Amino acid sequence: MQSAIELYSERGFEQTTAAEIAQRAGVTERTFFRYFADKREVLFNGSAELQRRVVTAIAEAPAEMAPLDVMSRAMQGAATLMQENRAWSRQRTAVIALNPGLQERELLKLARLASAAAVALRERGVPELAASLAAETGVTVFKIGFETWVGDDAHPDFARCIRDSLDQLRGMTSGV
Amino acid sequence: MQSAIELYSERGFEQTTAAEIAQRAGVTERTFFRYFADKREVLFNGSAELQRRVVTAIAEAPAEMAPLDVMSRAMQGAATLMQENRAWSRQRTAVIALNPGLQERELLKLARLASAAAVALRERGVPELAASLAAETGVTVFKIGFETWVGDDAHPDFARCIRDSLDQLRGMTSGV
DNA sequence: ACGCTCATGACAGCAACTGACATCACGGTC
DNA sequence: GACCGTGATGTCAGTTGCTGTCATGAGCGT
Repeated sequence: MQSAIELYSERGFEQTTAAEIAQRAGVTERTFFRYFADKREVLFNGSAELQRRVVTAIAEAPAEMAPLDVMSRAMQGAATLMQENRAWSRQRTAVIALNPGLQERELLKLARLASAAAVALRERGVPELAASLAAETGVTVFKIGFETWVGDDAHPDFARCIRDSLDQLRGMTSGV
Repeated sequence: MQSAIELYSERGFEQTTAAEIAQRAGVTERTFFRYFADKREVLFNGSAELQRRVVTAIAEAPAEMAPLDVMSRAMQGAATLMQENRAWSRQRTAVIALNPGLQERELLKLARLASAAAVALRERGVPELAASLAAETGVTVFKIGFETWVGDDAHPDFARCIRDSLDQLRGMTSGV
């Protein structure tokens, strides 16, 4: 992972071959592909862990809490996890921003996160459509909160960015 | 496009080679790649047109309309466009559902649609954050509306599915 | 008849993966 | 201490997606 992100940052994702990453890490190309399904996956290793935490956070939320509040809470939990590695987040974001293929992968991970969250909500008794909507909305708010957090030094608190984002959305939807 | 979706449906996306698609269409593999950037893109040819229509719909909406209503209107316009080809939508959806790579591409197209919509909203004077949120939310509502429309014969009106989805979301966010 | 342009074909080549087999270090067992 | 199973790694060959380059040829205007 270290070798990969270094090379991606130095010369770009497409200009980096799997063989080069492997070589820098001191292994074979074949070994590289035994650990990562493809070249892109190196940057998305943490997402499984993230998803696990979000799902358990949803499951453990107080029973009477409204779906969207549950989502907000879970997303803020995930945020505090990433809070420490802001530098890594920035480097990773910069690399991804330059390559459509990586953006695709990121979107897929977020979509999977949303659908896992929807399942977790349904298991709390939230009806189908409401669960999907709350999950998708929660992830949207997470995404936009992430952008402001990672892009602007003036917003150092990721969880707060998420809350602000949701508040803004509430303001927009309540009108009419 | 015809040859491609046939083969993808018959034997699956990964089991279909570019050469086979080209052969069935009566051309060379090389010319296939001159028309489509990659194997996946064959299924996403209409998205540029869709995006164009959404953007102009946003631009032409009445000036005093609230951002989220503008999005709802634009998305419903897109919906009536697709309304006629429900069979095609179903076949396409079935193929995509079976392949993560195709899902990635679909998500990318939707993300691009959202960001184009956000730009169009900003040009109406909607502030940055509100524009992004409204755009993302609009696309989310479109996506979920699409799922219920394409998946259930009981909901034949795509535009109505979108309205219902947004109404439901409004109900969720307004509470507290 | 000439030349221009544009679509296509032909061909070579790179790089992302994959499957099959060999090697080899390690830990436990007799 | 020899033996063996297991799991990680290396090696190699092969398929496929995709690209650059040049040749061919059809249509079209002059």
